[in-house]
Amino acid sequence: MRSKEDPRVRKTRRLLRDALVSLILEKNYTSVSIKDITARADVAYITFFRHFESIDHLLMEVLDDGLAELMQQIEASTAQTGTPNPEVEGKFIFEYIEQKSDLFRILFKSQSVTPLRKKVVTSLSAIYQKTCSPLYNSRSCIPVNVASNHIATSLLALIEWWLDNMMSPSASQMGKIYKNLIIDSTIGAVTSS
Amino acid sequence: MRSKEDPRVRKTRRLLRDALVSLILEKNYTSVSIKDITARADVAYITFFRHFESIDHLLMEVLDDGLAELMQQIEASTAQTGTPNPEVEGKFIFEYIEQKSDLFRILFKSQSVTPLRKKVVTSLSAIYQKTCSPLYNSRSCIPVNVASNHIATSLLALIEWWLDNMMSPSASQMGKIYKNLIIDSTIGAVTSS
DNA sequence: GAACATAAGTTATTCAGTATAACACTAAGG
DNA sequence: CCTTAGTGTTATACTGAATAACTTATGTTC
Repeated sequence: MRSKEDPRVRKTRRLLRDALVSLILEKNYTSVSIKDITARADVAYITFFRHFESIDHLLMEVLDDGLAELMQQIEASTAQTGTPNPEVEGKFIFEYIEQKSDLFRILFKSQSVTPLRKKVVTSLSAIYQKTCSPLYNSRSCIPVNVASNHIATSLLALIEWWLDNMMSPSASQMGKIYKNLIIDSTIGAVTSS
Repeated sequence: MRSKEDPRVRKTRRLLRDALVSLILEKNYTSVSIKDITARADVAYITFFRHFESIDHLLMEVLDDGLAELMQQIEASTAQTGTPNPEVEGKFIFEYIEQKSDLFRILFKSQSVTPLRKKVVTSLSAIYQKTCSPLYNSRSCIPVNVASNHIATSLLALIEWWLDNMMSPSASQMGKIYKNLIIDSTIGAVTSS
């Protein structure tokens, strides 16, 4: 029924996506050209333009699909009443990242060039806003959106650090760090001050 | 004595720097070309290459000079015994940013394309490592470099949020947020857990 | 399975930006 | 003043982005 049903289209898009992923993992995102991608995908140059506006758009599709699952998982675990167990939640997050580490390396390698990082921050921030809002104290000098933005950016920074550090502390250790350094300390700052 | 002493060189470099700054402020960093820069600077195209390898290198020079002062200021105030007054320190930081907001807008607009953000994070992280190390508790599950990285990235994220929010809470308010949300909560997490 | 529709391949062309070379011009400093 | 070094002018090569016209291949439908 859908336009995407054509198997030729699905095949071509998959080839282009896979080609971009493998290219980013082996060199700078900025130095990947459309010609590189189509050559790697074994597809005609012009075919790229029949499917995507730009490399950024192709990348966006790759990451949107890949991150959607993680977002859902974070949202599901934080949506429960008042952040039930941030440590376990954090463990799951880092285990998920461990599984799909390639995808996240790509995110940080290219986070760079696109408005993509801001997009991810906005999505994450919206999720954590639900965690922060009920705890909000009207005397607090910290606005809710500052707190949720802080959690979102800190989580991304922690993930990036972990990947750069070859995922050295275990996922469950990172879960503890996530709980203590990001969640609990932010909640503490919002409720107390 | 130095090679830079030639007034013609100093003038040309200054013209190129100013041109880049004004161009980034009025359009996307990525869409600024060398031709744009030399046209704005009223300088021959080839002259650019006689001074800089690339636009990134030119930008690096602009930001290095501009951020050096802030770094010194942060370092000076954190170097005192055990973070004497983070709130005042934070106020100074945000007042400084207010003064040179153009420079910081450029940093975040282009943070993007270059390995520049990582460089700034590394510098800041090294400064805050001195604050964190003495407080470090051997039972803590949070490594010192994770804590200092957390402070550095959180500060940058907070600055970026502030600029995006048109510098709406005052610099002194931001100083309080900096103290409560970033410094105190990180110290709390490192010493307690 | 023949006819049609649509995707993909081929080839050529235009355009913008990077990068360099050769040579003429002009300002700085001994 | 005269050498040195920086700058301007012009020309050129190269790469990647983007599009057009046309042909070939592959699904879908009757």
